[in-house]
Amino acid sequence: MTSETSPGSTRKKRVTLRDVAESAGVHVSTASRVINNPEISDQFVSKEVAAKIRNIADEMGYRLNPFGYGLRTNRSAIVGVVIPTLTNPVFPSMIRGIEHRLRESGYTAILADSDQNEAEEKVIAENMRMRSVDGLILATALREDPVVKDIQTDGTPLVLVNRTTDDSATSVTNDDVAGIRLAVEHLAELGHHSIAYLSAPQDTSTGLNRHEGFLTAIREFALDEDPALIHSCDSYSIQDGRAGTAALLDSDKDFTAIIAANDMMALGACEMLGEHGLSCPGDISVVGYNDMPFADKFNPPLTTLNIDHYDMGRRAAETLLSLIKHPENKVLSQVTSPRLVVRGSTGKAPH
Amino acid sequence: MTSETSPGSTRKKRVTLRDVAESAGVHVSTASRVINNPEISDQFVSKEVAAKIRNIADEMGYRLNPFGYGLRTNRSAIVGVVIPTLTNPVFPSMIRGIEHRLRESGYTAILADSDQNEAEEKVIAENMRMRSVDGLILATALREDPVVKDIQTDGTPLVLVNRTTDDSATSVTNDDVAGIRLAVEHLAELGHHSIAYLSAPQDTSTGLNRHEGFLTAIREFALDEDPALIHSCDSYSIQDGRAGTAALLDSDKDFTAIIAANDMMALGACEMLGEHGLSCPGDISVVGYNDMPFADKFNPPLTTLNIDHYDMGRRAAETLLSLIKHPENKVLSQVTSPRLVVRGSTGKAPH
DNA sequence: GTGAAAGCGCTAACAA
DNA sequence: TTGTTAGCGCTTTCAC
Repeated sequence: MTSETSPGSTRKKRVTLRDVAESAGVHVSTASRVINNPEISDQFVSKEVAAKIRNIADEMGYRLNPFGYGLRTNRSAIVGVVIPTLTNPVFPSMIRGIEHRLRESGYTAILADSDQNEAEEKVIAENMRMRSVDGLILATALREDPVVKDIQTDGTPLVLVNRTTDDSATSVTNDDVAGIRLAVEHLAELGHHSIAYLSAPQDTSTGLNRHEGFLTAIREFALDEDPALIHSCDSYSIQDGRAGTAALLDSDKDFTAIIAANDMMALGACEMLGEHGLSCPGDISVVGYNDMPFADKFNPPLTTLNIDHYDMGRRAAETLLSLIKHPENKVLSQVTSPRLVVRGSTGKAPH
Repeated sequence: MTSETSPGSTRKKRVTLRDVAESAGVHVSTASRVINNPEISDQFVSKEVAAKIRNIADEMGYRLNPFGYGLRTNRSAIVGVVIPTLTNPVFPSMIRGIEHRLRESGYTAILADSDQNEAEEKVIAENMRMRSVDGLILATALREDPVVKDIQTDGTPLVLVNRTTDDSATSVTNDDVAGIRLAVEHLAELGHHSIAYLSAPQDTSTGLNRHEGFLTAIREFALDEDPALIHSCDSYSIQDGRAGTAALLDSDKDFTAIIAANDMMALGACEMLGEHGLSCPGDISVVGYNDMPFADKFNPPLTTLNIDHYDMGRRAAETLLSLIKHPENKVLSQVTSPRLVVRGSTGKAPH
């Protein structure tokens, strides 16, 4: 916080409430009531005085000093937002939603990209609490997350988005089980019997739920239940999607479709199929998850499960705002429904 | 700023410097010297007392209160970042660079997405200055930009990134003229003589410079200089790239290549070519600008000019930080060099 | 309806 | 080397 600061800049001196009050010939406290407390002012300050103060404040270009206000009220109107990586374009969408909703209520977001680094997340969260944020939105939650626990015990309003923890927490998530079920159903209808699954890390709720959703759906549609058709990837990356697909291809298992735990992995899968001389969807169909921006521009355009990340961000912000207002209302979790988007990467099973 | 706030949450009371000082049996000012002023402390406070204070602060979990600090010093260690839209994935890259560099120096970024809306930019900039940011990074500059002017006269340290103004301003930009020259050179070497250009709004420096760069390069390589081969688009969007390409195709002009002012427009161009039954690069080659994430995954993979946006962000942050430290050093602008990345969307001219 | 006064947590000029 | 003091801008309780 002290930062690498040094000389105070040459900025113009700001107009303070005292300046305004003096110009208006009233006391600071009166000016305060009028300027930053409309409800109070309408009730207790005379129309004329209020109008005069407001005019003078405008003329002088008065702006509330957040330090004085914060010191007194302990409120910053700032919300901390932590995301795993800006590199996956679903997060920018989410952030837009968060940021736009917050701005509507006079809040702003401080943003940090943890680069998927758990240690860094700890530092970031600590940092944000030090800055007296009014609340936190985390898109980085693990199922067992010490950072989340910390924040919860400390009492800072918190909303998890996209992923959640095993223990209770206010969150906005997607129905991962339903999503994967849609994917399996779609492939089953296309005649696929052996579907491989690129599984994501099980320490995240999305990783776990999509995995379990896959197992359940395979059973429901009476498809090949072979553990060898499931490959566990180390991360939600293109690289790991490539590696996982290569491993699957190198095994002696036959399959005609791959479901990946997210679009990045699906993208890696498509690449690897091409490099093995296989066509998608001719030889093997691929389904992703997220419907990330540009998924429709890839080659082939990706069949995937759409999540409205902008909306998810908006809801998370909305929820946090209400939590800030009413800290007593504890859990207000919401689950959004995914939508199957069929594009070029899936087709009839061969034969 | 007052926001839609209400009841103060039930958060634990924070440990203050006074608490620490009392526990350590010293005066607050001594504690202040030790905790938030290492240079001073080593010089003026005894090793033992300093150590004791530090220990107690740790034990008690002391964290600097930014409001008290800010009120006193008028520093927030917060930097405002305004970008036109998170929807174009070059900006997330840039933000990562900015955010990472800032964090290294104990600063954090408050982020706002203006949604390409000029009025909103004004509001955002105003808002950020109200929050006493230590500096601003704008990726939204117009050649004539009242918001920039405002900030400059007010004296807040400011760095423009990607685009700059006609008047002087500290900025980190790309050499657009050189980039377009590389594109033209590349196409000329492939035997193209008639190259169309999808031009971007001339009220941005990038729009203007790329346009002029195109005119200059066409002349340098002695290619068809026909104003009808240039189409002015209304924005840097896929949609406008599509529309511009359609217009070009509907005219009676012949051309074998298109250069677009950015990748989004190039993407639109490729789409529209496909919809007209033309192959890219078979019939018409396409070059974009930015080398945005996933440009290599498109169909066809896009030939484009690479800008290292992460690095650009880092530099902008670095520059701003030095400007905050030394407000007297005025202009420190930097220009980075683009790099041609040849992929599948360009090929030999037909015939 | 309006003013007076206290104090939020911190730093810095000065005193000792 | 450490303590004293004042005050940054604001809200809020209490008094008038």
